[in-house]
Amino acid sequence: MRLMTWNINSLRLRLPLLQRLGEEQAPDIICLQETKVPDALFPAAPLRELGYDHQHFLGMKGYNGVAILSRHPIRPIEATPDWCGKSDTRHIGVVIDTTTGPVMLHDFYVPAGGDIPDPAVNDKFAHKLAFLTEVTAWFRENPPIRSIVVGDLNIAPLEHDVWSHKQLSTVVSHTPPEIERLNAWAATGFVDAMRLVVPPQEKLYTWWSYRNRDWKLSNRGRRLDHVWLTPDLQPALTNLNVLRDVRDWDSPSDHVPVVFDLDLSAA
DNA sequence: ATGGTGGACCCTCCA
Repeated sequence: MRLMTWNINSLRLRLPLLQRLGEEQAPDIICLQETKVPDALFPAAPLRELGYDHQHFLGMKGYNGVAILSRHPIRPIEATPDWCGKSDTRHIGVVIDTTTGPVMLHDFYVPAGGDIPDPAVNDKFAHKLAFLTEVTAWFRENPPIRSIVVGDLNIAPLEHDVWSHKQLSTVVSHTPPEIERLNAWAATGFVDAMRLVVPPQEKLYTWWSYRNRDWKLSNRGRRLDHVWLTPDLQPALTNLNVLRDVRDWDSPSDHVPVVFDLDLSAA
């Protein structure tokens, strides 16, 4: 089973890129963030034409929005919490019924957190921290089994998840309070699948700002997108790839897709 | 220290 996660930064604008990814990578399941489309306007028909007959999505006007597209039947999880009481369409989940049993898949878009890393003066940063705290409490109360978390978590936790650990330690996405909370969330029962494949001492990014003359030359990236697995699924992981080249496609997202393969007969 | 670019949309917000 091949899965992909991608912050697409407008699903409607980048449908052609998604089509190309569908053809070149042939994922069974695609998890999207920042779809920026209300449910009533979701482009269900063109996505069915790409082979994704099974769709679960939650969006709003202008901001945020998540979607899970699948070639195989999926069962939406209806009982997901309304994080921070904001109804701001940052999380959906589905159950995938496989030959070796059900697998739970969560798709998250964590708040970016604004510019100033101080919750006392920046409501967006306070929201980001509160969101992480709530999600962590929920996973503690509902210990994950045969579960996957993917998405734009908007935090680069490790030294080599950013281009300069020193310079970014005061920049939202790589500050200690965020990293501490992200680690606490992961500690509810997940392993970092990307770092199982790419050693932590190697630089690894999934996002490069639009505000760079030449993203590839300056290479000031961050690993904001994540794939987490519960340890029971770890033996099933056979491949994982950050599709860096997609950052150079026409009219790209500032995030690139991450694709990974699970052989569930091994778990 | 600043500003740089891009998407949505009602002109400013968000990343």
